[in-house]
Amino acid sequence: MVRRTKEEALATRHKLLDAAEHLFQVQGVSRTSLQDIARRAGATRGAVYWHFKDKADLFNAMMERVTLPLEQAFQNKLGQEGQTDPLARIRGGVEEALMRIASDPQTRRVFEVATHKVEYVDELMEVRRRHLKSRGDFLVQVERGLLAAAQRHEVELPVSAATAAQGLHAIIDGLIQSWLLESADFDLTTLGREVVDVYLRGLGFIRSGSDDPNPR
Amino acid sequence: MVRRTKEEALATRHKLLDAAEHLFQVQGVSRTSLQDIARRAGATRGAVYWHFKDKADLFNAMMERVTLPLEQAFQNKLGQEGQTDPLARIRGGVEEALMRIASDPQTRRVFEVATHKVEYVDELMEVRRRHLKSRGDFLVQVERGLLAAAQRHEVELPVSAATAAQGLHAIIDGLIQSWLLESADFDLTTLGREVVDVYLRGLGFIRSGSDDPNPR
DNA sequence: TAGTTTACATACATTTGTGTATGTATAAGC
DNA sequence: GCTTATACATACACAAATGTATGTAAACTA
Repeated sequence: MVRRTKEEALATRHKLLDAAEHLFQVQGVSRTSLQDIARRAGATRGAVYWHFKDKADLFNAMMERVTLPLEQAFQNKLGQEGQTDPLARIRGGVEEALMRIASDPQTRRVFEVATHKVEYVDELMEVRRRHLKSRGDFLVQVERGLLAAAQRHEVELPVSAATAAQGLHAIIDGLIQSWLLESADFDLTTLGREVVDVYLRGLGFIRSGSDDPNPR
Repeated sequence: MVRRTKEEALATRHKLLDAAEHLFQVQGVSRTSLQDIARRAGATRGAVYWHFKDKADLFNAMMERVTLPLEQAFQNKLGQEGQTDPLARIRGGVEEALMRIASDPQTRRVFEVATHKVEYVDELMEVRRRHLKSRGDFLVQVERGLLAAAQRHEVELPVSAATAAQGLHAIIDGLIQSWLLESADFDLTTLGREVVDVYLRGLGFIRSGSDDPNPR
């Protein structure tokens, strides 16, 4: 056996994760064996069991590789208090997240796996926790942002900021879900912008179609 | 073996589907064996293979038993052209669907299975087709309703009716998804009504919080 | 440079699920 | 009342996946 250097080991680790991504997407998680993954990565199950404890561990590693940077980017976009208009920050954050999913094939693959190609059960429950956490983070950030935006634009929200934030999350989650189901049906970024603006208008922010604060 | 009468046979069929519902919900579809299902139903795999071709066939039967009546009820609610206000019909239809999912445990179970406990893949792709079809039906009905409502209430939609309908679907889908993930987080019916009204307000329908056309 | 650990590959044992074939008592049809 | 098809239960054969145990050459370390 050719013992690999540390770099090479890390490379095979990524190859394994890449292979898992693809196979999970087309076959689903449960129908993909560690044998399949190893074969596609040009390795054996020995390599898999060396790098990961079991399939759930590998799955979680695959998820983290994509979601960690994504969530961090989103948080950075939303978290910067002060300077920019909070409403613009919300719109920008949403737009960037949607664009990322729509344009980056790896992000899309992983989201598709997490949404339609895995069962939220037992050891894989981690994906549920992740989902709930990202939802929770989104809610607190957006709620705060909406309150600030309401004050700044002098509008009175028709519902509580918490409710408004939950609605916004539902919209984004629903759009992504539908788009992952059949991405040919619509353009995620475009539709997302339109629908979010309608919703923000319903919250009282955008008065007419003409005074779009972020025109194209 | 005690040969059963036709009624008894139909009863065991339903017992099998009931057992599948429960087991799919807690273990996921792929981790539930036909053995498990038969055992919980007080039968053997022989009974399963008599009533169903394989697991996918059983799964689809389980889905149809709940979704067919539900979709029909929703269609009836939305489909009745004429008499009632189209806007009220949309709001009513949405509310009834959400209430049904939130209050009927069987409906909730099946939705949870379809949303988080099955992989959209291979033979089970039928669930994807079903999802897409129900989405499509919803879109045409709601688009038509929104156009009629816009005319009736003399409002000019800020986006196309098709876009507006897609947004509404995303909201409902997203709400259901989040609620199934953690139903303790919010009341589905209440939040649904609030968020949908915000969205309809954004479409131009509801001017202020006071002139709610369907007050409680 | 000798020893140790790494990064796998290979081999093995065990479990588990599936599909099908076969058996059978009895309800249903005539 | 005889026959036949029904509604299962039982038994069998096969495949496939998992976890672990063991082997090993080369990279790393002292």
